[in-house]
Amino acid sequence: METVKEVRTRRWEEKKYEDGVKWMSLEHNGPYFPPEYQPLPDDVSFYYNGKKVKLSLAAEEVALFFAQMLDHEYTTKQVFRENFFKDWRKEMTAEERSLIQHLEKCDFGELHNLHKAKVEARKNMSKEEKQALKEANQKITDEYGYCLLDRHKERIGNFKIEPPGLFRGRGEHPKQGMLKKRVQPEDVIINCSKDSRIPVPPAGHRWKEVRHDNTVTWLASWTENVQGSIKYIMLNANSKLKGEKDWEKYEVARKLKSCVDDIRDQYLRDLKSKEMVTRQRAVALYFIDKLALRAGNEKEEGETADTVGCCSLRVEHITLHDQLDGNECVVEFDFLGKDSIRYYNKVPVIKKVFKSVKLFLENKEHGDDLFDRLNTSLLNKHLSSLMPGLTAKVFRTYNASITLQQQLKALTNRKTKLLSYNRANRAVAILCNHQRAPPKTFEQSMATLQTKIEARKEQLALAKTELKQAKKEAKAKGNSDPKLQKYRCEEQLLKMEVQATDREENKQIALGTSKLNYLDPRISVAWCKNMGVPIEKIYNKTQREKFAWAIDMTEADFEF
DNA sequence: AGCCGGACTTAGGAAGGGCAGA
DNA sequence: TCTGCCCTTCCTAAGTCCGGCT
Repeated sequence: METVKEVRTRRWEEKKYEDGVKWMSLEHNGPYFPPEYQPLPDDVSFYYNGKKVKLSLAAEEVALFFAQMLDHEYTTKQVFRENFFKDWRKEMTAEERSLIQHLEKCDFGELHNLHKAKVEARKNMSKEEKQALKEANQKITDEYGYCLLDRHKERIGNFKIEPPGLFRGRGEHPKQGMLKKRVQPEDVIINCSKDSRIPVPPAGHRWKEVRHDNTVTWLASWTENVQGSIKYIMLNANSKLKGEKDWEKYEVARKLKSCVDDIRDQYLRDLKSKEMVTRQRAVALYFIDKLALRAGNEKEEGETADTVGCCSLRVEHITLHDQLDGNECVVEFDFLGKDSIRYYNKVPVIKKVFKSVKLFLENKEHGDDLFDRLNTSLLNKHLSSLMPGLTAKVFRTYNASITLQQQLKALTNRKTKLLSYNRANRAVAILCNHQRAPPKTFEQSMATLQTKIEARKEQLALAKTELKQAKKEAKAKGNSDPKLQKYRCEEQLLKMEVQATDREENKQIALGTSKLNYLDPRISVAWCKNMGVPIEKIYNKTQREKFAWAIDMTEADFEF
């Protein structure tokens, strides 16, 4: 007799296809294209050098992109302005180009105001208008938001073609401000099964190509003009395909758990190697494992912001301290990582690592690679020889998940379970350096909460006095129950205090990323079961859908 | 061996929406 | 009923890693 658990698990486990085949049938309606550009009304003009200029449609559209962003800081950045102006001029007619030579002489004021008015109008829409808009959007979702994969209806993640606009990179991106062009059906490749209803291109257009490749999961793709990279239309995270992949990822990380001790022994031994490559590999692995650094692929200079990961660290990103704050052998890291988020950390390391790094830095200067013999492909080749499926990023997943599990065991306080959970989650977010900009209204909303807490404290004091009073007059005839009132008051006070602590500790930490991408959901599901916490308390609707596989199959005894 | 295109995951910020308190 | 706040959803950029090619 098989258990419910086994049946549920098998449902997710059944792997129909081998050797890279992802589906047998795929049918969809193609991507949704953004609406065509609507020309400016006659009473809104662009001015050049103080004179009204009626722009061609193409130039006008791009001008509006810039005007819309005028409130944003990056329209003041030199690189952004230059890139924009250069690309804008390409969209102009010859006459426009010869007239409009300097961005400083351009007056986008009326276009900017028009945009602001539109935003305002949208905000002030009546209930009926909002409802109508919502219904129209729903219709679009109904038509384009779903596909049929192996006869199951699945949600598509991003079914809309990205609208044109000005490219906004993160950090000091050399291409910021460049024009991201409007995507035409003629740019789009459709992927679906041969025997399916082929999506119909918008009237008067045709697709670039229709192909039937069942070894990939995307439904449509196009090449974006700024970076020349391919963009894809893919399934939603709650789809079976994505869920299975996610599960697989955590299974690989669990496998690492079973052999991580050996791997650690090995790279500690490798620290003594006379081979420079081996020694650099060992140090890199030490950092990746201990600090959850990303692999750090090399990037093309001048094409993207200057950011690094482990293998691409340079001399200027680390400082060695023989002694620092009472610790020996401290490595100070200071670099911009993914999304130009700063990684700053002072880490005491073992002597061998410290001495090795010192050696690697010898005769190098600012701009040189710390690991000059190493790259991610070499590193990953080594890792995959230690364990099938092992790559650098598995360490991040493994260390994140194991940390959550350990922290949950260590921290869980029966009285403030959710705070404990968030603290465990936070420990992981800190490990992975998942930061966010402090919310703009942080200080103020913190103060508001504090005021409420004070008020509640007073109320509690009052309730306590009343309770004493009531006890004295043994036969209380009041219609309210003072005991209950005091109890409620205490509850609410505790809740608010916990909230305040949680919020303060969360000021610059983003919990979502690790929750969504690094923490094996089965750890959380099991914890909820053990603690009697409803799963809704830690996963919202979207998250529950994404982690349906884990919620379905996990029992209280799950161990990562 | 190194390079590059391709496919997929991971990431933070902006926009949207719903709800509690004024 | 309005307003401000917080959470969710949307958006798309920026990573990782693989495999095929030269």
